[in-house]
Amino acid sequence: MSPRPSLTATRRNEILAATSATIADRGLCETRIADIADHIGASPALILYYFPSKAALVTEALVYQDQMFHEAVKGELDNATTAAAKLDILIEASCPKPTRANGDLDGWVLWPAAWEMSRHDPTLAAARARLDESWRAQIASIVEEGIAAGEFTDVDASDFSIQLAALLDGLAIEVMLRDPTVDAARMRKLAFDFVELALNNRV
Amino acid sequence: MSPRPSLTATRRNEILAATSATIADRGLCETRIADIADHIGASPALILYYFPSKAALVTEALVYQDQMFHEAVKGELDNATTAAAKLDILIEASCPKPTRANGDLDGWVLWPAAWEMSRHDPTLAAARARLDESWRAQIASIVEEGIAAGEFTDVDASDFSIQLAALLDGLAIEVMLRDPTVDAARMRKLAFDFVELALNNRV
DNA sequence: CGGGATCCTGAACGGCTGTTCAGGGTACCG
DNA sequence: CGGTACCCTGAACAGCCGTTCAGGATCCCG
Repeated sequence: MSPRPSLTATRRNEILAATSATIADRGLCETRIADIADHIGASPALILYYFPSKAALVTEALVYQDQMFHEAVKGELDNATTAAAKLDILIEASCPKPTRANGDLDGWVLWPAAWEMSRHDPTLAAARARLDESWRAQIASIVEEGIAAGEFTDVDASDFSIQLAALLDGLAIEVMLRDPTVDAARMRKLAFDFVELALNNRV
Repeated sequence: MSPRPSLTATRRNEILAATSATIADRGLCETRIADIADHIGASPALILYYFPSKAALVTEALVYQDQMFHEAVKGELDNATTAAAKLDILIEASCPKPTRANGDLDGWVLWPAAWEMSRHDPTLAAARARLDESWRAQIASIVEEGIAAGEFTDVDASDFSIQLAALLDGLAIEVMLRDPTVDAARMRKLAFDFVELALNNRV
């Protein structure tokens, strides 16, 4: 993927993080390659040196953000014993933390950009679909585990995973846009309410 | 809002429809004012004659699309007698119809654009928040009607309306992006499943 | 018919953009 | 120490964009 097979994965990640941050505070359409370069104090040519085009940059930034997200929850997830606990961790991680005021939104902010660009960039569309499918599969797998263990009602895990993923997306949009009606706390509550209703756990 | 108070609301609407259509098939960032003008066979200057800026154009296009949506369901809604029937109509209308292959997506396509731009355009942000709040209020009002009539379980109508609206948004994203796992039919099923689960109607 | 309001355009400007490319540091290795 | 591979940049190009504005059509009404 990278023009050079070298050890400068560090630099790549730096650029990808800068891409997220820049899109987060300037917006997708207003983000110029020069802005991203400024963010890490480099020349615009550097960005094009590592990535063939602007679209590829956004695609890889999304994948990178997703990796960061999953690495962040992996530790917690491994310590969880019940399926219910694991599901709680995923939902909790999906809600932007009020503690890290803006930094936490950077992860979410790329998604509307991806939704917008996916319609015309097949590579990005494929990456997005893959990420989403894998996210739902992770949810479904935990649910099946919980059903097998007798923790959850016997629902269709695939159906449930799509519903939960969609619900979280929809709620996160409102939180991200600072909708007066839906803040992070309410997002958390409503997501948990849905899980409890659907899986009848913790009853 | 319009620079001239004249009867050319027709022309305005034509421009707003062209804006939706152009963003739908070129993407938000790649949509130039000249593209919108081309779409109705006019000069770029015409667009700026009716709208002060590009951001205002997107804002009003979103509001226009929303009006079209509500006008389209209003007739059906008035004929419905039960709250359950009304809710079904709203959900059904939210699912893109396979019959009108692409035209029906134009309505949805503006939302990711709005989510993306809202973060930096206060006017658009306010319009979006108002539209969403009003959409949820419409749902909540029907639910309260259904509860009062004994059709539905006694849930918190506000909570439910946020959940359903978020679920529909999340599902619609997948359908719009032609996700292989979630098509319009599955969106419909999963939305109805949720309503049935939460409100325990039709049992 | 005449004049004013309304609707629309052509042309131009000033500025900014993605992308390219030739080349210069710099570190490592033989 | 010399060279080679890697990392990065400055400068420039070529083109396109939003916006403005003066003015031409067209319509309506007195």
